[in-house]
Amino acid sequence: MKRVPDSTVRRLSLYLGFLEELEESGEATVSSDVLARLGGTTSAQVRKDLSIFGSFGKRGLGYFVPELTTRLREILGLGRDWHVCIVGAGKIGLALAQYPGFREKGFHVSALYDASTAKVGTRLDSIPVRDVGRLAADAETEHFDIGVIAVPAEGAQFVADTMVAAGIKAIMNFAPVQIAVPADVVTRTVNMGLEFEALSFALANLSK
Amino acid sequence: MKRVPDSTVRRLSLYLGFLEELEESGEATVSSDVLARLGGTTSAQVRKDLSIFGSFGKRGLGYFVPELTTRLREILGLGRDWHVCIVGAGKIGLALAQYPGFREKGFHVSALYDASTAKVGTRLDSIPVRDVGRLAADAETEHFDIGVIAVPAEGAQFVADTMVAAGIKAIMNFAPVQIAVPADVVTRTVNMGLEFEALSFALANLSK
DNA sequence: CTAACTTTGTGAAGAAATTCACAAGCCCAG
DNA sequence: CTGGGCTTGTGAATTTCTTCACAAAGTTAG
Repeated sequence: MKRVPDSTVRRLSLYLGFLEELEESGEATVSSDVLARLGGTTSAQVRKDLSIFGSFGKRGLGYFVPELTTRLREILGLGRDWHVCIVGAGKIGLALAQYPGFREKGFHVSALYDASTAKVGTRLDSIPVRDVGRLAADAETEHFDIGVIAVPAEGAQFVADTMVAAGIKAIMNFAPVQIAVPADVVTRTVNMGLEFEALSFALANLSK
Repeated sequence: MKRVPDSTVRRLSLYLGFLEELEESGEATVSSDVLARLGGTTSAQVRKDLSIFGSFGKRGLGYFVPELTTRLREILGLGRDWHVCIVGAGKIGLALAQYPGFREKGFHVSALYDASTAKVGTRLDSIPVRDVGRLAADAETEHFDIGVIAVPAEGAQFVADTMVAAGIKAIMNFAPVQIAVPADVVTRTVNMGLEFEALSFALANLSK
């Protein structure tokens, strides 16, 4: 398939969000122009984004909301449940595990891992907290699609290596460091520090 | 000044992180090639990124670590303290207010705001929790550089409007919705759902 | 001091993403 | 059934970002 720009994937997610709202409010169709306004982009951009995957609209009318919603879910791989394991039962790890919107989207947290003996053995909303050393062994019986790294910077690469060894192909990294993985493993790093520094930059250069 | 791509700002933040580590480990100089390797980019990219702001290197040698560190901090506006107010004393708001790395970078949380009467009046590590209705009035006496939106989707636009009315020019939005603001206000939205959906997309299209 | 080597800074080339602009298709009113 | 009005889908133009490639400048060894 044609290469899909990362920016397009982000926008498709956005569009999907709007479509779900539109569906809720009973709209039957929506035009690229309306989606563009909601998403802060242009109608041509919306159409180009969608055209990568096919032509879903009807000229003179727009897109059928339920149909496009379904198609976008398919495209984004949201039709199914993804099994997620989280390493690091600290603030971020626990918040993620408990966040209801997360499960609603099909991301099912099947286990939490931590290195602290105090936390291991406890449970959080029926999710067991296990020793991180068991991750590789557990992965043999339980399948994990996505691994979340929610440990401090120092431990991130080690956790990533463990996940890779356990056969996990997609990693979401919340530690503020780059992690190295083989080419067939996808990673995304969410680094809040970077976001704030971008704001700082914007503020420092407002008038220039 | 020449327009600075968003991607460049992100990379500068990354480089700064590496430089801080290099400084700690006592490296005197660093080449664009080393920075590129650490940041997963190319040496030409590193040099282009820096060249927007001037020429800081020495041919045949590279960049002096302490000097480049200082320059990047200046460029990113990290030489000073930014006053931050957070609206929403829920999980995200509290986590952010307590995160030590945040203050170390110069982001000083001066107040938390919430709508719940149960939370208003309490304190968190000496940070007062106040009623959100007071934000505009407080902004007259206290100066806020950055406003953080850490409320559910429904309340986000209202909070943004309040912040804009209070004269805040930079907003970090953690609510999973787009917010509309005047052109002279900078916003960044951190939407974890989008990140996970991007992983989902990658997984669903791995072999294609 | 010289020659071989390293590394920057930057125009020019190339690639990628966005925007333009319009033919083609579909709806709807009369 | 016809004509005016919308809206899509998409090549082409444009803009933006990245990579190439090399002269210029500095370093280091002998």
